[in-house]
Amino acid sequence: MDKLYLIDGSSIAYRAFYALPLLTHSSGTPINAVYGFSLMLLKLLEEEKPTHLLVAFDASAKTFRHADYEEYKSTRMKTPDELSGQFPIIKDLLDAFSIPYYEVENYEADDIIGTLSRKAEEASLKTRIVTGDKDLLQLVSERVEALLTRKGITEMDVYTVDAIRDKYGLKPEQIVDLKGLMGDSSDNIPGIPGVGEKTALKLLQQFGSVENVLDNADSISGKKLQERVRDHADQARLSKKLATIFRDMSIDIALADLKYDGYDRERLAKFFKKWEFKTLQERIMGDDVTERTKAKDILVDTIAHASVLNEWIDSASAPVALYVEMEPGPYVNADVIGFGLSDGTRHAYVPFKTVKESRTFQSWLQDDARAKVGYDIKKAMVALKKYGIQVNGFVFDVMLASYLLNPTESDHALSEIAKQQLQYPLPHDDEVYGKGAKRKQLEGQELAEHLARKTEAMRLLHQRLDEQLETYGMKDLYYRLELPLAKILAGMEADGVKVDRGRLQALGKEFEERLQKLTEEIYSLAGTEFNINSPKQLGHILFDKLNLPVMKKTKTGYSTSADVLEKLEPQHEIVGKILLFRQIGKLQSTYVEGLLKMIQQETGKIHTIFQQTVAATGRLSSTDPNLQNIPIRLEEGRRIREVFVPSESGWKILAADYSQIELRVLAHFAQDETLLEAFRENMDIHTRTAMDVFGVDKDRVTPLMRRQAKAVNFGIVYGISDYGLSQNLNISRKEAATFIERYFRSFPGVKRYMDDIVKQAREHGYVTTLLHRRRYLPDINSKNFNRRSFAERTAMNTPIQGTAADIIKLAMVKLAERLSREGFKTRMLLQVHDELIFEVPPNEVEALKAVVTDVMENAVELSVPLKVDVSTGDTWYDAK
DNA sequence: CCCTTCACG
DNA sequence: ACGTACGTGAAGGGG
Repeated sequence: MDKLYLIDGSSIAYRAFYALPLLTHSSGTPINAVYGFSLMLLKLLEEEKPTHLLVAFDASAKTFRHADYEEYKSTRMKTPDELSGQFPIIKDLLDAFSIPYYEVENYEADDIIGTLSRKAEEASLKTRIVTGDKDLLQLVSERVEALLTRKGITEMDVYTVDAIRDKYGLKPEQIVDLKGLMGDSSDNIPGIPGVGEKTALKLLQQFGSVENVLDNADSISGKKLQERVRDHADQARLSKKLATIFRDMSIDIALADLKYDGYDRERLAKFFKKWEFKTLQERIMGDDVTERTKAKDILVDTIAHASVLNEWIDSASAPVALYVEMEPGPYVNADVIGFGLSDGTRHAYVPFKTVKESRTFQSWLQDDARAKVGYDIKKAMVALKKYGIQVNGFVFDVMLASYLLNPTESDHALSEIAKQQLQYPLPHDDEVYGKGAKRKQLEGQELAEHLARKTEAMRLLHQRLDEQLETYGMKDLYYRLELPLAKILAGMEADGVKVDRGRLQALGKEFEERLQKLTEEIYSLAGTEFNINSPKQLGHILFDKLNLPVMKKTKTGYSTSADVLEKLEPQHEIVGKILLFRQIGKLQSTYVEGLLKMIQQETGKIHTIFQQTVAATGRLSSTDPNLQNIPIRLEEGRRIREVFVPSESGWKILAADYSQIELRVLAHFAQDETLLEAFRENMDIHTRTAMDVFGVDKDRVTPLMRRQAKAVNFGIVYGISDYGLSQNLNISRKEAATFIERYFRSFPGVKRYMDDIVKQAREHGYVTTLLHRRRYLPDINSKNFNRRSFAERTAMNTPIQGTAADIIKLAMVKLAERLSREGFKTRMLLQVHDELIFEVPPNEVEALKAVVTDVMENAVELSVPLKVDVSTGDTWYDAK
């Protein structure tokens, strides 16, 4: 919508001059009116956003009005020198703003404004007049409004037809009649002596105009007043004429000439600098300014004003690349510094301050229909949640795409992806920021340019990586699994898990006492004090001092690992104590102390980070802290789980885990009759394996046989080797080989599958999962036995582990959708590879059990059923 | 910064 | 003969 602003330059200059103290430039030149004028213009541009603009000035002391009335304005004091000297500077200011100004010999600014506003009305253009002079209210109409300075220079009131009626009870065109009757001492317009505002308004209420008042002088109440009106009839007519703005000048200006396209920041800043308007200079050029700099071949604007940002985002072409810059480290509480934006043609850096000021931008962020391309969108979403900002509409995450295309790559730094995919010269963050202690946050121009190149690269990568996902048949996996999952994980990370700090501290105290006692006992048995945590010192004590037999060595010396110590346990009392010290020490340092450090002070919660681009098989991992390896196998450690509690009183913890998901996946892939049957009949799989491997009836399976069968099953999933199995079961390699041979004789389908998958890997160079996740195995044809063997085991393991990961991820996406659709208050808290942990209000427990079981068991359809076990409790420990 | 150890699936 | 179980992350020691 076009809006014309006509500024009464002379009036505003006077206003500014008298409203502000007489500020001077260091040379002594008075500059206050220029300063006030500048303030008014900046505010006007920011708040009103004129599309067309003109400043009108009075041209000279003499005007056509003097021909009618020589005394016009004659009582007015001469313009003070301090002000008149500022007019040329104000015109320089307007030049710096690129705002046109206009003055015409013999006419006043009012007449120019009157003429142009009439033209604008005829062209149906909305007009606002900016002035300090009430006379101009006569120009107000349906399409013309006036902004009248109220106090100071930047506060203005809007006068519409309605506002004028409310205030004076007059139509705008009656303002001249008012002046005709009451006069105007400042312009030396006489009016009718003895008639002031009150009387004039009363007369106009009754008669409507000067002419009518004069014609009906007889009907005026009050003898004296009648007389005055009659005596000064001509003077009243003249006064009205003088007050009437001339709206029909021949002016050689088309409205199109008044189109305003904004100012050149540098030019205006130069002007402000020259006149020492430091704050104004900073306001437009300092850190809160749109500053254009150049990063290599691209230009980047630093947007510091919400209004500029609003326009930018309103006119952006989708999708917009969005990079959220924040402080390093675990990001749940990281401060956001700013945003990099790119829509393909324009690049912008937006300090977070500006983001917070712009509601338009925030609703853009929230709008699912406004497409955004991100890099590590989970991180961005979690970091912004802290500020109550929700981001929707991410249609692509460069990091996630890179991970799917190359899951074995450990580093998905944007610079690396850009370099490999595009040969795009983007410096690595470590290069730009420095590493570790040397790291420093970039600021200003440097940061803006770095982000501009990032967002530029992101947009280019969006195109390219999307094509590759298509080529490899991974679009569904990407758009329907990983991308939606990122948002779900963001929610889980942001929600966090409540921890009972007191309980954890109590456990810590208990462990501390036990460690103290064990330490003393160990020192006493060793006959000396040493660092039990140092494998080197411990090895020295055990193998040199106590002369225990050396079972295994490491690159650096004696091995003191648990499996070695377990074998030595009967030989010396100290060994058992060391094993226990290790066990308790691990609980103390990693779990008690480690977790305490991660509890957020205010909320008592822990917010892990789920790594979605780390595990080569497609699994998630968990860091800061790792909540996927909380102890369970030994009772002492398991008690750590007591400290994980619901975040709302009365709620429960619910755990749902897949039963034997990897072996079920194996049964599906291998199509082995025996295995398929075992799962279809819902048998205890390890017992069943023992029956087949050892050739005995169910009743004859001993606990040892079941334990060994279980180890064989694990071995199968890992890509079995006799050596590995022998180590695990502490048996000879030959015995292990016999187990494996018997297993494959019992499950020939599994044998065939393992041979096939390795063969496939050799032929294609990669293996895939159920949902087409892909892992390359470059070493599969290596001449190096080690590397080749490793690749072969990976070929056997990855489709199984990866498919299990696909399944639970898909279940998470489907679950989140269903819980939200059905209005559950339940929150998904954690994923631990084959199980999901929730906190749930008591009244939802039963319904959740049903929904979770349904969704998890039916996430995909395999040749065997998927089975889920659900349990609940007041803590994670109790949900067993 | 690497190594060893150990927690989980 | 080779010399390893698959996938992770954190802590502590020591150079």
